Amino acid sequence: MLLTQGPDGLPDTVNATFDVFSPETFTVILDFIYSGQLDLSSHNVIEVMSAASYLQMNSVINYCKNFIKSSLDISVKDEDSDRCLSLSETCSFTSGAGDESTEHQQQGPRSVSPPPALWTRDNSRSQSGFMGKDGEQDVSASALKTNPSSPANEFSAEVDDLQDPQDPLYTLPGSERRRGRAGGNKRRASNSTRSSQHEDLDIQEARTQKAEKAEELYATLPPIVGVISHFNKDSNPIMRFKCPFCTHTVKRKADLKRHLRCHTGERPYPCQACNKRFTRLEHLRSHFETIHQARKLVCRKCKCQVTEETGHVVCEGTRRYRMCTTCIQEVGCDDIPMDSLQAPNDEPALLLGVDGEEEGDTKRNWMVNDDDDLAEDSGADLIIQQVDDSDEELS
DNA sequence: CTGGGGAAGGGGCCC
DNA sequence: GGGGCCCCTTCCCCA
Repeated sequence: MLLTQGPDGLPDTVNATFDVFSPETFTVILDFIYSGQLDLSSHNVIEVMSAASYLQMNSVINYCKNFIKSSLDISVKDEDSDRCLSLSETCSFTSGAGDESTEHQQQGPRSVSPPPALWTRDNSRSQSGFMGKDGEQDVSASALKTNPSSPANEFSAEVDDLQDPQDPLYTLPGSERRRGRAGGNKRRASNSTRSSQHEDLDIQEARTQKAEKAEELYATLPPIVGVISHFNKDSNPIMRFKCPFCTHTVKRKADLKRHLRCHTGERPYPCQACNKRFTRLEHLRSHFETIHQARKLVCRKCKCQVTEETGHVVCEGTRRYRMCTTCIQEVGCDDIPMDSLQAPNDEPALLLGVDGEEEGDTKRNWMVNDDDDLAEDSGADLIIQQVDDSDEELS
């Protein structure tokens, strides 16, 4: 626009200048144009974004926004500044050694604990997700765009590959709930009709492969490093264990092991009733009791409190919940498909090893049970199957 | 469009 | 170190 119109609107007298930003800033942008790498730091991001705005480089603006957003997320998440690393060195936008040492010095107390081996740019895993949760994926995604050959991308691809969205054992952190809840139950219901022996075999094979990949991932993990969180009143250092994937630190190694599952996507605890998988046994138990055992003594319709005697158990596919007598009568049997009504003593779908459907199936298994039937129903027992990829023996 | 509720995920910590 | 409980947050569905 500058060259075709000129700032004064007279094409013959174009005099475009870039006085609004420094040569250093323009160097950053020019490097980005040629290399795809945007060397952002906490010191230049504002000016780079300003220059990008002037130059109408929306992609650069977006990268700057993400960088700033990342900085803000870090500030919120890691209020304990000694556990936080400097922004510029963690962000995968930067391409070279640049002012790393400067960053170290300027961040001062913020970079007390991170061991250098973990927080250098050469360590791909330490860069890949420093914000945790959604934020870290944002950065990884941004890094992918910005620097396709960066080590961070190598790991992002590795994790993405590990967390095959089609694989129930390994799911992308954060994606499970989207898949599971964005109509997940209903989708599962429709998909279940396609289940077959071949698919089961494929799933088994995929699980084996993914388990091997998880093992590889664990095997290539940087060493778990204890970092000094702070000092107690006796000036003794308080050690914490730092996640090699993000900035999270925990007091115990066992907690770190648990935390790592949110990075690896490992879900060793499958629900026998619906095949949904969980990272923790307690989550599986909670899910099973809530969804498949109707343990909540609350009427699903009117939310009133019921007892085990007054709360009739309604089965919908593998899902069970309770309804009070009044609501049962209000709903009436007419609203329940007659062809799927089952006598209380019939085996519910839960017991038949139905693959994942809950509600929404065209042939819903509706039934109303007395509470005693639930108690006697072997399907109400939580059966946890052992999985190959876990050392934990489940009972 | 919005707020409430349910379900799930994750962290801290006790046993 | 594992199991489990409690709590909080996030996301999705639904009225």
